[in-house]
Amino acid sequence: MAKSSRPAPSENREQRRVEIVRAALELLENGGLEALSLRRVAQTLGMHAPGLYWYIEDKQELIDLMAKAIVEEALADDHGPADGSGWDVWLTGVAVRMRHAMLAHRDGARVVAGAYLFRTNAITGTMETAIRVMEEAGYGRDIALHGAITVMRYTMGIALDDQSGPSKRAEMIRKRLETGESFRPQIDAERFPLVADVMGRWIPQVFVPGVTAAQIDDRHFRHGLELVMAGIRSVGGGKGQRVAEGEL
Amino acid sequence: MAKSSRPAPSENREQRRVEIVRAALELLENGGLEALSLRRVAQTLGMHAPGLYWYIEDKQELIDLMAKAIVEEALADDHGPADGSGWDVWLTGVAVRMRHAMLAHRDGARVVAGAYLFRTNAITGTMETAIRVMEEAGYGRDIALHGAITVMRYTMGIALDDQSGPSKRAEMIRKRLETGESFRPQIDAERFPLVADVMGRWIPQVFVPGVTAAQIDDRHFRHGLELVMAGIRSVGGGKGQRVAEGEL
DNA sequence: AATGTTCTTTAACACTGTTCAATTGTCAAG
DNA sequence: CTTGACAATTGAACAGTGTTAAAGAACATT
Repeated sequence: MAKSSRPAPSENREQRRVEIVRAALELLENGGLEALSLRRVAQTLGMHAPGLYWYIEDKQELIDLMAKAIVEEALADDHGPADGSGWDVWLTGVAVRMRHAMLAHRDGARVVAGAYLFRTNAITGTMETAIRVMEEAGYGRDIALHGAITVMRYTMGIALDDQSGPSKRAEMIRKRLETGESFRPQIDAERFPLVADVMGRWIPQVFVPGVTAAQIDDRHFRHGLELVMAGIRSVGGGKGQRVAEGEL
Repeated sequence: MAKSSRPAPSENREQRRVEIVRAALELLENGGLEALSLRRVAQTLGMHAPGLYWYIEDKQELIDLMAKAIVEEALADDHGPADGSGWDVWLTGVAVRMRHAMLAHRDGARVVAGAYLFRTNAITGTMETAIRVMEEAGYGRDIALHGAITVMRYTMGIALDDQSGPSKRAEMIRKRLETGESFRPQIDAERFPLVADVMGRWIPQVFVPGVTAAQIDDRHFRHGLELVMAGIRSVGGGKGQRVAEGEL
């Protein structure tokens, strides 16, 4: 197909890298993580797969860069809490934006989870801010970083789970529904009446077309997040009240 | 190699399935998730890859079954809190055992995260117990399930993260160290002095050979878990004090 | 005009999950 | 005994994967 027609050589390598990442993200949007192959990424850019290896060492590095791009959608232009607001509302906002950024991309959470965020310094800046802000609020340094990381991990765990339903699993479920394959209820109401009750009220909501999982689960997420924040508050710090450093 | 020598046909299909799962888990132990191919699983059992499809529909189903096996190591023979202890210490124990079960297998967390746990009813029983116990303690039904799921998701998020370091990433790091490739410090101490300080004290611990990640990170995990539990406590329930059902 | 550097391609390797038709082993019915 | 039916397995093949090695263009400098 696209045989000759060499694309105009980019100014520098770094710029081409972001083009590659953008192409990869676009591909992710259309076909999900399964469809993200180097050959396809290359084809989108009018080149062939091995050519990517001049810009990228691994497929893993591509994924790391994609994750960085996704995360930075949420974290760019963040320099700590706005005047007057505390570390907790700031950190909550960070988590919420991060979750939205992940859910905004198909399989976004899986991409971020599969990446090594510290390698690309995707979240290092935010962690730095978190420590600074929380130390000011009286938390110990280790506890501060640990708390912030805990929030991030929680956020990722939720997002992963959210997307494993609607995006990955729903396709299979829809297929089964179309082929008339009955799709036996996942929860056995006889053995697990309580779970079946709750899930019976949740699941139909989730599979209403047009309503994204993000909207449905936002309340759940914020609720759980509030749990984590409350926990952090209850354990360390409080204004002026420093926590012993060796505790962690 | 193993050409003829047909293995004695198993009594029933179900039994062979567990043999397949066991072979797959064994393979996981040796080579990690990357090494888990159907051809290799089949070879371990003295057969060829397509033969597996008589017992299994997908590779995904194999992974679901593996996840179930891993999770059940932690959840088998669990029938709620021992006499006298509260829901929180019980749920904490469940989370800790679950984390240990995942970390006990190489890439165990990735396997569990990639599986659909409710399909195999791997955790449904535990969730049922959680609701029952927490309702008795005065929590609303939805809040109970949501709290328990939150704990599980948190646990999985942490475990995923733990293993992405030691098991998956360490191999690459060790390779770089052997080839003398300097392995530049991941954290730029100039730009991120606070994070670098904390990580500088954490990372060396993590890469001490012979010390499993489980031992190192247990304190961190339990601490964060305590945060989540404290949050649940602070939000819902308390003895006799029922929470409005519609809130979730 | 020749050389070197920066990119890109072609060809190939060693895999992967999965499907399909053909084939075996086992056992009951005719 | 022979004939089917059925459970279980194989071989071959398909379409794809990440990745490497060598060859080849395009361009700038000497």
